[in-house]
This record gives sequence, structure tokens and C-alpha cells, in this order.
Amino acid sequence: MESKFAIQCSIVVTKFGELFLNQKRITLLKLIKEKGSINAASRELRMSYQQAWQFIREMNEISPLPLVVQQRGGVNGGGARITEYGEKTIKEFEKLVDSFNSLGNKLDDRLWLCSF
Amino acid sequence: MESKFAIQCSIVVTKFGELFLNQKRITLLKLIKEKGSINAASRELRMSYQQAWQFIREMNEISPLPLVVQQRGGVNGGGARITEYGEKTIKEFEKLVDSFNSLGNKLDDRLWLCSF
DNA sequence: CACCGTTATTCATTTTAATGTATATCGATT
DNA sequence: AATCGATATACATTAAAATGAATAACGGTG
Repeated sequence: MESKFAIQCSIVVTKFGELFLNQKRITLLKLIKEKGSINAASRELRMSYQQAWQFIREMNEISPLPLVVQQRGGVNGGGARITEYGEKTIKEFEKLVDSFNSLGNKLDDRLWLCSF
Repeated sequence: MESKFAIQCSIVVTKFGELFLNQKRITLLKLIKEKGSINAASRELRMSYQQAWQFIREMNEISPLPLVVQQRGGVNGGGARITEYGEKTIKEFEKLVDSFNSLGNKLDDRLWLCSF
């Protein structure tokens, strides 16, 4: 008892040292899927459009296959959608997170027993 | 084959949402132990003395027992040392890191098999 | 009691990250 | 071809983080 300490584990996937995925980017991807638009997703996340756009650019560059495809012009001025590969990537990342979190919870429980 | 993706997991220990420990702070603690001085440790880490000092301040405030005790004046102008509790904290944190890393390595191996 | 090197503290400056604003481009629809 | 809303892009501004520089305080030691 008494400790109140918590273990938090944040996961990133990198390639050659460059950031590929983290939780924020996954959240962005999921919101783009939901909204069909980078613009709407970035507004929802209260991040600037440029930052969202740059995240997508970096992810697509690092990834062997694009995660997001954008269309400009056309119906409603365009939009963005998540590729099949993007969907799979989201799922895989979230499985990773679950694995680490369950380990985290296990260690969390033992934390106040042994230290801190 | 072909993936080159790596999972990296960074661990933080918090209390009531406030940062208590992360890898950088642990490295700082270990260097203070080695050098016997906040000043020398911060120079070695190429971080400003104020930042190092503030990290220590925050850690000591959050911790139920101080991790570092400082002395000013006296022999060589003073210094800083790690308490027994601090040493234990370092060890516990590194055990945490090991646990997560071994999980990370396991998942790393399976990464290119299933996705990315 | 003067000296020394470290801790402790403040504040202006620099560096870095993020945002706001503005504008061009695209392309289906009307 | 005019319209519309989103993508794409640049650039100045703002916000936040880190640093540098300066100084006071401390307390053994000689």
C-alpha cells in the first residue's frame, strides 16, 4: 500500500532510427479513417493540419506500402482514406500496446510490494 | 525478412500523473553516484546544471524518501551522493526496463513474420 | 578568516517545436 | 468554365523548452 506509483510504457516503432509509429500517429490514422479527411481529423485532435499532414507523409515514406491515400479535388474537394495495409498496421500496433500494457499491469501490481 | 522495423519501449514511472522516473533521470542518478557531484554528472551528460538540479529536486519531492542528498560547502566545495533508497530505486527501474525489453525483443522477432 | 569548488537561484537569451495565416492546386459536379 | 472543399506548401509568428551567464550561499581546509 501507500505507493500510488504507476508504470507507463510508451511504444514506438522505428526504422533505421526514424520514427514510424507511436500512439499519437495511430490515433490520427484511426480518426482519418473515421472522418475521411486529414483536415477534419486534425481539427478533432486539435493539432495543426500541417503537422498531421507531415506525420502522414513520414509514415507513408517509411512504410513499404502507403498507409493513407489522399485525393485532392473532386467530390467535396477530396479526402483521405486508410489503405488495407494501413488498417492492418493499426491493428498490429494495438496488439503491441496490449501486450506491453498487460505486462505493465502485472508489474504495477508488484511495484508497491518490492520498492518505491 | 526485409522489415528492419524495431519496437522501442520507453518506460516512465509516475505518481499522480507527475513524472518520477525515466531513463534519462536514472542515467543522471548513476552518474551522480559515480562522480559524487551534480555538476560533474551534468557536464558528462551535456545537460545544463539547472536541468539536472531540477530533475533531482522533482524526484526527491515525489519520492517517499530522498534519492539524492546534496552537501554544499566543505571539502571540494561539497557534492552529492545517492542514498541507499536511491540505489534500490535505480536497480528496480532497471529490472523494469529489462522486463519490458525482453518482451520487446520477443515481439520484435515476430514482427516481420506477421506484419509491417 | 580567506580560499575553493560545489550547490542553489535568477533571468535573459537561444534554440526548438508548434501554430496561424495565406495561397496555390486539384478535379468531380453543376 | 465557375464552384467548392480538401489537399499541398510556404513563411512569419507564437509558444515552449533548454541553455548561458551571473551571482549568492555554504562550510571544511589551510
